[in-house]
Amino acid sequence: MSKCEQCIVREFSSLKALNKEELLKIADCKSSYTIKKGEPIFTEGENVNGIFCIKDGVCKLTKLSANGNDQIVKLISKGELLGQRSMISDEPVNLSAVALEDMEVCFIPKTEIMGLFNQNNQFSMNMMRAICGDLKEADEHLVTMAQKSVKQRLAETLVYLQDTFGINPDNSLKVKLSREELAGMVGTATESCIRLLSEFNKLGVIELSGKKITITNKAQLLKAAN
Amino acid sequence: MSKCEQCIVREFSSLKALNKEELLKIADCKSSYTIKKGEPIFTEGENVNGIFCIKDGVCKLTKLSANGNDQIVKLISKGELLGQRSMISDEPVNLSAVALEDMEVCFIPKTEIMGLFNQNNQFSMNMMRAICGDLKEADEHLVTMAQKSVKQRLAETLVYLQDTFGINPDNSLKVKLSREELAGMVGTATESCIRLLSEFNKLGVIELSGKKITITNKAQLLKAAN
DNA sequence: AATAAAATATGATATTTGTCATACAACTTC
DNA sequence: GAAGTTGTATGACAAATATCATATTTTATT
Repeated sequence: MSKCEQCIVREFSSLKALNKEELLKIADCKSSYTIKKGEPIFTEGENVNGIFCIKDGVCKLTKLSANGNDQIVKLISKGELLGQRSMISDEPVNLSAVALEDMEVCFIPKTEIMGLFNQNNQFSMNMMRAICGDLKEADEHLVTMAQKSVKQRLAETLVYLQDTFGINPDNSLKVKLSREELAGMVGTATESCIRLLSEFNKLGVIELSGKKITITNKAQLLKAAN
Repeated sequence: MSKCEQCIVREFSSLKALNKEELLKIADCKSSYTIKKGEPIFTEGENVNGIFCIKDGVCKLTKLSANGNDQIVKLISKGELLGQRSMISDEPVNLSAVALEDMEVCFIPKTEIMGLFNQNNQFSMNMMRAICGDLKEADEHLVTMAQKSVKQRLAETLVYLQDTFGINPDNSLKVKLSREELAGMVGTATESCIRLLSEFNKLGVIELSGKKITITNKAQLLKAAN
């Protein structure tokens, strides 16, 4: 069992408020998992009863819509927590989490976290602030979905992916999403997504090479979307 | 200054965890306001530094989109709190709140609430749970915006308004929204909203009479939207 | 009550987006 | 390496939605 105390990623989440003693206690009751690309961490409707701490890798949070499409609500990566919402509300999870690449995650049971909420006020405030941040983000995302065109949303999504997850040595986007997944982020049909990528490609603002997407002119890409 | 202890609406929010003593302290530092229909409680970007408790009336939470449209993110009514998100994050508010009818609200300053977070764990847990509920709602709303047609969204919005805010003696929706506001909830152009209302009216599933909207056949309305 | 202003309604039309069909490319699997 | 499977690409078309113009109704103002 690895020591939480020496885990760097805890510094990036609400867990940073915990002291040595508390971390030792967590290390004692946590379990570690390896999740292969494409595998779920949890699925909509499941009872999770704890939170996951992402040690490495990226996953998508999706919700199945009535029309059968998987809408990607958010991407979560190294250092972030998963499952707080449902743990605190004491409800099944409302979203599915599926690995986009091989992942390392730790699971901390609910009882442990709840105990910490009681004894460490800084920790609960951190958690509250993080959830408030998620809520703000969700509201902004909502307005984007409601008010912007598919073309704008696609362009902004591409820029978001680059700014958030970075690029490979060849400048292509690091996170690899299928066209279907990209469409699921943007909230459009896969064919429409492909068509618009083609269009951006022809305009010379992005470059397509197999699954690889490279933004060659960020400013122009955003401009072209308007 | 009225007594929070005797205010019924506090029973409907996180404030219900507070004891007599704590309520007396709040009553002592709160301020009460009357907000006329159409007036703002606060505006996007403002520093609020506290929370509002809605004693009576309904308001809309809106966000101005880049295209100049006001998207209505949520409606808030009697018994609910307002401004927690920005208070906890220690940021300006990200949404505007505007009264849809005459309102009675109380303002409780941030220092007071923060003090209560420290001394009353049940209160902070209530608040956290409420915000988690908002987050879940926002995610679901987001998926609806991304995946459903305008017609579906309008039908669901009408049903939501009826189920949440009730009907007048003549069966018309109690909350009164202009066509523009309704379009702002649905996330569409005002003309499209009007056109679809017309269509529902011709189908006989709703009835229009001036600004009044009456759902005459809820099941059929939802069915017609698919 | 008369007038102006705002909100609602509807037609005509352009644009956006989705759907279905099909082609082609890339990747597995045997 | 052939056959099948999956993912990507594109055309043709239909449906949904936005936009602009204008009429009509409602509400506010004098």
